[in-house]
Amino acid sequence: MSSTSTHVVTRFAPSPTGHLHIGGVRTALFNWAFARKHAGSFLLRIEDTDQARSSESSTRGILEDLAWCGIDWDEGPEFIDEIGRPIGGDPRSVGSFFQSKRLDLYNRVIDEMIERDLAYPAFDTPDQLAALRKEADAGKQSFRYKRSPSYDRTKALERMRAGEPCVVRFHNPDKVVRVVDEVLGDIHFQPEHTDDFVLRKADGFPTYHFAVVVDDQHMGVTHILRGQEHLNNTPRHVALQIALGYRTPVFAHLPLIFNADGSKMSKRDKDKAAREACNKALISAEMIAEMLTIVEPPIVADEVRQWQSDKRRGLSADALRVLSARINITLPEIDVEDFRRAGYLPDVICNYMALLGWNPGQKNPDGTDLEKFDPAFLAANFSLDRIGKTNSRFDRAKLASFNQSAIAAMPDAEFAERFRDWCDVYDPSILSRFDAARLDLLCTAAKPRVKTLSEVASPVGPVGFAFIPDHAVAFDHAAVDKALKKPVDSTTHGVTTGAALLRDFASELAALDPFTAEAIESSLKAFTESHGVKVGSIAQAIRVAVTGSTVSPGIGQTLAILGLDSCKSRIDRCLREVSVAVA
RNA sequence: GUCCCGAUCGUCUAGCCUGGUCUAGGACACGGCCCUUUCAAGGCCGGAACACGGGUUCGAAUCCCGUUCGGGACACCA
Repeated sequence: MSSTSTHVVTRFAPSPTGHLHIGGVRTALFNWAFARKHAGSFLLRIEDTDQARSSESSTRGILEDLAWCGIDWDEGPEFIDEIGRPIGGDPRSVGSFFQSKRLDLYNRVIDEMIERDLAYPAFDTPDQLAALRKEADAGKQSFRYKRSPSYDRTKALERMRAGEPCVVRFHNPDKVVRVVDEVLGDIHFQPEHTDDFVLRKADGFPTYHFAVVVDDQHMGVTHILRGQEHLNNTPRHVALQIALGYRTPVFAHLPLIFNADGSKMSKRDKDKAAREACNKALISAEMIAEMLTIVEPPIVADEVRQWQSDKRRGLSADALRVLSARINITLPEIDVEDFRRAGYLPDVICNYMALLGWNPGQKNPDGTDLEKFDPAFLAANFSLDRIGKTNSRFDRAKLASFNQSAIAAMPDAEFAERFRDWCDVYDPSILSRFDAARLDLLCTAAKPRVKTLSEVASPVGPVGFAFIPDHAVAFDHAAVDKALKKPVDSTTHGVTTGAALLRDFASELAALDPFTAEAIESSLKAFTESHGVKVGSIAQAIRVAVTGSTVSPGIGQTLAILGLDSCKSRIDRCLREVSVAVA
C-alpha cells in the first residue's frame, strides 16, 4: 500500500437507531486513528435507510457521543462541540452525508444497472420468499435467491414501468469472489454461495449493501474498518464493486467484543439486570409501577408484568434509570451515554477500547507492556497489522482500574473541574448544596479513592458520608462496639473507652479556628500525646461518630468536609445513642 | 443445517509472519505480606495459559493437516 499516492479516506457509518454503542466507539476510533496516522480524512455518514427505525434525535445523540469521546470527523454532518469547535463539513463536495438524501444517486445507478442487466426487478411477495426459505431449510440448504432461468426480463421491465410494486435485485454473476482482508488475510467465497440480494426495497430506499457500496465509491473511501459481523457481507460488496467498475477499498475486519460472560453486549442487558434484581428481591409489578409513576410516559402494572415475563421487552432508558436507583442496583453500561453518566473519562474509554483488538506492541521504561496512552498516541501509532483476530470480552474491572489511575494522576483542581462539569449535566443540585470551598475539599478527599466521577456523589461511595443528612447517619453496630465501647489504655486516664475520649476531644474540636484538615490533624496529635493513647483509638471513634462506619478518608479531611456544626451534631448524636445503648 | 472466521493465564494481551534467546513476558482481577489513624493508593511476593492429535524439523507456542471447541453470517435491518 503506497501512502504517497493515495489520500486515505476512512469512514464511520452508523445507523441512527439508538445511542452510540460502546462497540461502535472502537470502530469509529480505529477509523479515526487510521485517517489521522496517514494524514487522511475521516468521514461520518449516517445510514438512515431504514425509515421505520431511524430518528433525528438518535443522529444528534450519536454526534454528541462521538464528539464527547474526542473522535472528530473531517467530513460529515456539521456539529459544534462543547468547547465551540466546529466538526464536520463537506470540503470535497461529496455529501450529503445522510443516505436518505442521496436517493437520486442510488436511483441513477440502479437505472443504469437495470439497463445493463446488472440488476432486475423482482416481484416475489414476502410470503413467497418465506415459503422458499422454508423449503431450503427443509432441504438442509441455506437459502439464496437466484434469478430463475425462465425469468422474462422484458415482461418484468414492463410490469415495473407500469408501477407494479417490486424490489430491484442484483444479477450476481456466478464467480468466485476473493476478499483481501488486512486482518484476516485472503478469503475465497465460492460461486454457489452468491445470491441476488436486494438493492432497492419496495419503498424505494436502497438496502444497506447497495448504499454502502455506492457511497464508499462516491465519497472516495479507501479503507473500510468494520466489525467482523460484516465479513460475510463483503463478497456481496466486492461483487457489486466489480460489476460497477468501482475501486475495491482495503478491508480490515475487526474482532468482536462481548460481555464478560461471552454473551452479546446489548441494550437488553440493562433490562435483564433490572429484571433479575426485581425477581430476586421479590418486588411485585405493582411496587415497580408505583416507583415508575414519575416516568413519562407513566408505566402501568400490566406493562411491568409483561416486561417481567418477556425477555424481549424493554423499558425506556428513563424508566430503567429510575428503577435501578430505587432498588439500588447499577445497570451495566452499554452505550457511550451510560459510561459518561457513570463518570468515565473519554480518553480512558478510548484507551481501553483501543486495547480490545489492538496493541501498540511497545514497552514502558520499566519493562512492562505499554498499555496506557492518549488519543494522540493512538493517532501516531495505529496500524492495521497490529489488529488481533480473536474476539474479546469487555472487562469493566480493567476499564475502572484505568479510570481510577487516570483520576488519581490528575491535579486536584482539574479533578474538581471535571466533577463540576459532570454535576452540571447529571446532578446540578450538588453545586448548590456545597459551596466552592467544601466541594474542593470533597474532591480532594475523593480523588484518590474513586474509580468514576459518579462515585464522588454516591451515598455509598468513599465520601458518601457528606451526602447523608446529620440525623440520618446510621451507626454500624460492630463499628460502635469496636471503636467506642471497647476498653482503651490511656497513660493519663487509665482504662477508658473510645466514647469517653471522643467526648473529651469534641470540646477541643469546638474551639478550633480555622476548622481545616491540617488544624484538626495537629489538634488530634496533641490530644493523643497528652492522653497517652494511640492515634487510632481516637481517630476511629471520631470516624464512627461522624460517618457511622470505620472507613473514611483521613480524619482531618473527613471532619473539614463536614464542617464544625455538622461534626458537633453528629458526635453529640452518636454519644447520646451509645450511652443509651450502654445504659 | 450451509458458508466464513478464530483458538496463549479467569479477562485483555506480548511472543507467531522472519522456528532455538520462552523452565512463555505484561496488565486487570484474585491471594499473601509490608506500610498505615480506617479506607484508597503504594511496595514486595504468589497461584494462574501455549485446546487436542498427527506431521515437518536436530529443535514447534511459533510452519502444515485433522479433530474439538468458540464466534459470526445466512432479511425488502444495518
